[in-house]
Amino acid sequence: MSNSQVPAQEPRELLASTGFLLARLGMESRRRFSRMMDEHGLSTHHFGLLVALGENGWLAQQDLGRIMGVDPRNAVPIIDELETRKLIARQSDPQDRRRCNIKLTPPGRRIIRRLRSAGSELERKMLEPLSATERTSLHRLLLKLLVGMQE
Amino acid sequence: MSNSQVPAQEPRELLASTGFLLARLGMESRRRFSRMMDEHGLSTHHFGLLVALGENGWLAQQDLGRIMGVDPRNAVPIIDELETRKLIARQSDPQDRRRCNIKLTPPGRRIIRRLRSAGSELERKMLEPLSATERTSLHRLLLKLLVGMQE
DNA sequence: TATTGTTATACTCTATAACTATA
DNA sequence: TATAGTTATAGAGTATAACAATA
Repeated sequence: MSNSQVPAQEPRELLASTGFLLARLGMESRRRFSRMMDEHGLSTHHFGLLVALGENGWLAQQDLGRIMGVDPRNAVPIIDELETRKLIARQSDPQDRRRCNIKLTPPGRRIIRRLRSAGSELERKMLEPLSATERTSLHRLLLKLLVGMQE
Repeated sequence: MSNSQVPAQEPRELLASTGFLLARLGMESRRRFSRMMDEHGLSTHHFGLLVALGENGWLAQQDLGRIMGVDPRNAVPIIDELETRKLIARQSDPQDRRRCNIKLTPPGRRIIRRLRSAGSELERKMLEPLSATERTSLHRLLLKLLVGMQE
C-alpha cells in the first residue's frame, strides 16, 4: 500500500474552499460528459447547445454563447460543426439581418433523444453519493448561484 | 433592447441538469481563479497545489495530482514551474527513491498568504447570490459529492 | 456609434504513448 | 510485474485582435 507511510490526508483547508470544489467537480463533470459525447462525435458544448435548442425552438448565436458561457467568437466553430453534420440550420433573421437564428433539423431532433438518455444516466451515476433530498437541494443552490452570478 | 423580440428564456430542461450546472459553474469558477492567479504569474492548479502543501507540509507528486484531479504526467510541468520559481523543492524519498517529495520553500510559504486572501475575497464575491446558510449547505453537498465520487 | 457574426492566431489545458528508474 | 516520475506530442479548449455587415 502506497498510503502506509504517506500522510496524504485530504487538505482540509483546500476542501474548505467552495470555489475550489466547484472548479474540481466541474472539471470532473465536464470530463465525463466529454467521454459520453465522444461516442457521438460531438463535444460537451454541443450537448447543452442542442438541448437548449430543443426547448427553445430557435436561438440567436449570441444567446447560445451566453447560455454555454462561451465567447461568441469561440461559438462559431462549435456551431459550424453542428451545421456541417446537418443537425442544426442557420438562417438570418429577416427583421435584423445581422442576427443569425439557429434551428434544429429533424436529424438534430432525433439525436437529442439519445443524448438526453445518455446524459441522465451519466448524471444519475455521478450523483449517487447524494440522497434524493440532497440532490434536489444541490440543484436548487447551483441554479440560484448561476442565475445570480449572471445578473 | 435585444430581448424585445427574442424569447431567449433560460432553457429549463438544460438548467434541470445538475451535471450541466456543475460544469458551467466550475468553468466560471476556474475562469475567475485563473484571472486572479495570472496576476501572480501562476495558474489555477498552482493555487490548490500550494494550499495543499501549506497544510500537509510535504506530499508526493502523485498525491498532488490526485487532489487536483490532474494526470501525473500533466502534473510534471505544473510542478516544474513552481520549482523554477523556487516556491517549492523536490527531494527524493530516502525510503523509496522512486518517490518525489514536494516541500514548500520560505518564499512559497509567503506567497500562500497573499493567494489565500485573494482567493477568499474572490470566493466571497462569487457566492454573494447565496445566503450564509445556503453557502454552508452548498459547501457540505459539494464536499460530500467529491469524496463520494473518489471512492 | 453599437451590435452580430466572422476570420485568424496564439496560448493553455488535457489526453495519450513510450520511456527510465526503482520496488 | 507494478509503481513513481518523466519526456514528447497531438488535440481540444480558450482568449484576443482585427474585421465586415447591419442597426
